[in-house]
Amino acid sequence: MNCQYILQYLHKHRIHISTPMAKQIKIKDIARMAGVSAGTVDRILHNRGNVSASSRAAVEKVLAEVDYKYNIHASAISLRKEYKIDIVIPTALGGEYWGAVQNGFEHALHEYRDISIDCRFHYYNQFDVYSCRSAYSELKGSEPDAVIIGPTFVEETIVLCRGLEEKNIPYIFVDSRIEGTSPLTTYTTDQYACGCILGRLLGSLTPKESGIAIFGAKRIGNRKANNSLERKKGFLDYFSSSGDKRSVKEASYSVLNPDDNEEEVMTFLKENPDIKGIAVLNSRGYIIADLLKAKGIRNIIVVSFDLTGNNRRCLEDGSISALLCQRPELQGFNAIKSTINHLLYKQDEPQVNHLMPIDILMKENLPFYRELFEI
Amino acid sequence: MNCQYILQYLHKHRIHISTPMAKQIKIKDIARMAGVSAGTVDRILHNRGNVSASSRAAVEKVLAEVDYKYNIHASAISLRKEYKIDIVIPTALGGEYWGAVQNGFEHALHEYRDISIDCRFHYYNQFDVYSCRSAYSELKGSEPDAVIIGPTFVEETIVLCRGLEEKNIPYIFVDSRIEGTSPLTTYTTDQYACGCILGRLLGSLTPKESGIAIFGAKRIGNRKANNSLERKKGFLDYFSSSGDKRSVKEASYSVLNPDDNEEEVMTFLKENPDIKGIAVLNSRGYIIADLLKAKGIRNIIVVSFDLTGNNRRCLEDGSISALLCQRPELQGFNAIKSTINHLLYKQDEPQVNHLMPIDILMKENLPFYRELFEI
DNA sequence: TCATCAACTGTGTTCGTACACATTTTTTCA
DNA sequence: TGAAAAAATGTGTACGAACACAGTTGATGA
Repeated sequence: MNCQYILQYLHKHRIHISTPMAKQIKIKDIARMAGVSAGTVDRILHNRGNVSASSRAAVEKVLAEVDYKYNIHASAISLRKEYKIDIVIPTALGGEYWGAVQNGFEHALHEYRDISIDCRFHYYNQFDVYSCRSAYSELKGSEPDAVIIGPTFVEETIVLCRGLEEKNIPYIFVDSRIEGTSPLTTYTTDQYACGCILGRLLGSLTPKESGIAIFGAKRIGNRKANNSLERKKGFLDYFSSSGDKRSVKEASYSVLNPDDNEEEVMTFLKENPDIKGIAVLNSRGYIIADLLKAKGIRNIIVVSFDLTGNNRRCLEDGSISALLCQRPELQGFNAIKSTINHLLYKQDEPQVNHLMPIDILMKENLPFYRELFEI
Repeated sequence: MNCQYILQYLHKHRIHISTPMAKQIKIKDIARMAGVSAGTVDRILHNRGNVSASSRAAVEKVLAEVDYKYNIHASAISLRKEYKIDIVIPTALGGEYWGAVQNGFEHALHEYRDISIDCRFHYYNQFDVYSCRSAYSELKGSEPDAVIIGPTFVEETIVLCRGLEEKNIPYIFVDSRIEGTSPLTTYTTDQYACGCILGRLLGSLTPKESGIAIFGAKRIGNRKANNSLERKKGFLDYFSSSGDKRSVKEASYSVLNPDDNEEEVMTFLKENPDIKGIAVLNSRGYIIADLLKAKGIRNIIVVSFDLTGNNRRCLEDGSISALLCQRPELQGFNAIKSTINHLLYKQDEPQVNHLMPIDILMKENLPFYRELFEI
């Protein structure tokens, strides 16, 4: 843009240009300019048919010239339809990852409280495919205007999406997206990049010669956790592509039965005494951190994911050194916002896949990540 | 909150509760409930006087019970007043720090384009107090409804604020705040904490035994750059309070005459060959990074502030290892948003001083910090 | 007792858009 | 050609809040 040059000049000479108050053009203005009535313009704007080719041409000519943006507020009070949104996500408990996403939903619903939205939440256990199927099947009867999905299981979600597409119901993904579907938009994180960053962090935080380990959660059944796999790939690729050649060991631990971990983890650490850093590839880093604390081990650096209540505590007391976060509130907020933009204002995001910033949290900048919604 | 327990129970048993669609209460409803007319309720809500004690009591009783939130959209279209906002900040060039703040302003003005806002920008040279005085004096004639200030010089700003207070014009600070004033709200960063985090980062990124240096910009005249001082304090305190005892040397460089730096910086580095890390306390880290690159020095880690165009380039090519960022766009956006909330909706932030999150940017998470306004 | 004035209260119009409905124009076909 | 159907178009009202203005009440003093 050579606008930049002009701006520099203006700034240099202290010439101030106030924002162009290009007096909002109204539907009536367009109607007058095109020589038709406001009703006809409205029909064209909303694709409601019953418009002659000549009228359409006249109005579209004017529209092309004047950059009409209709008044969101007037629109909102006129549209008194109640919209129905179904939301299906893993159980959202306060202080955990999905609780933060839920906060984002609720924040958005509050921000847009002047729009009638009937929002139904459906929760499932992300470790239990049957629970997910049951939640998905609840959607069958309801005829929502849009659906927001936090998917975990690939096949089930694809089936759900096919059904929605048949009924022409738009859907949006949060947290992760499923290939082979056509969502309106998605708010996710590049998990591979997360893995790389995690590698970079752990590499920086531990001495060059030390060994490191990655810990994954044990899962019941043979369902794969896509996010963890991507993260692991990024993590390993970081070390193989950077000059930093380390010995990277793998281990696992149990989220559901934390008592089992003590022996197993301690044995693992005794067998690998060079390990000075552990990357926990899901949001349960606190389990490992707490275990190390209980055993009096203080010289092993732990890094993990997501600002959950427990992880926050461990970051504060220093037993976790860094966390990667992916703005769960913002994902929830934006999902609702996009839905409203689509349903009410017929405006879709130019970009379908939105990747969230990956925040690096350490003890020192942690306090400033409290008020995530001051926007 | 023991609500949490109930929620857990509900989730466990898959009981879904849709958001309480507590059917928005309207002014007419309140009027009916209180046995008065809508006009009277309106007078009370806007403190417009001419209300009898009995009416006031009746309405306030109803208001206390029903949690009335007036419809933002209806309010916006009814209020067709044009608001005038003056903004005084350092010259905002694209790709630099204040350019990002300016983007935030413009984004907000677009988001709220259905509200008539006449926004006048006044820029000054942050290295020149006379330029600042001249910009401030421009405000004298204008009678804005609110003023947004990006302050640099303490005394001048205090005088300006006194004048605004006399005229009952609210003002908001972005970037930093001035003690002894009464702004409506402020959007700033804890610069001391920034210093601590910078210390932590540089400490992690360099070998334990190496020396490190902090670089400040040379400034014309004796005006102090408050931000840099705070950052330096935090940086030094981090090293003296953590176990990490290092030799920290201080040096300075010139922003205005970069050619002078070559000899000076190289001499400094030759005299202190143990230095393996440099913290640049302002947003010009790229100057040092580029110099080191030109000299073929690759084993010195550079950390600095703010995602400017030049710093982005250096972060990408690895010559800067980490940047601390303070969400300048968000500051600008929120300043406008708060102003509108205050003027139109008579709603003030419960909290006056807002501290921005401090983002840690490295090469790997840099790509995801592009679309900062997808909210 | 009534005129006067202030204090108070209710009504009606406005904002810009959406949409139902009434009206006009055009097309279709016996 | 004319009646009926279909298509196109204009009009009017609603949304909820803000506010001007007209109307009502009640107190005061002559």
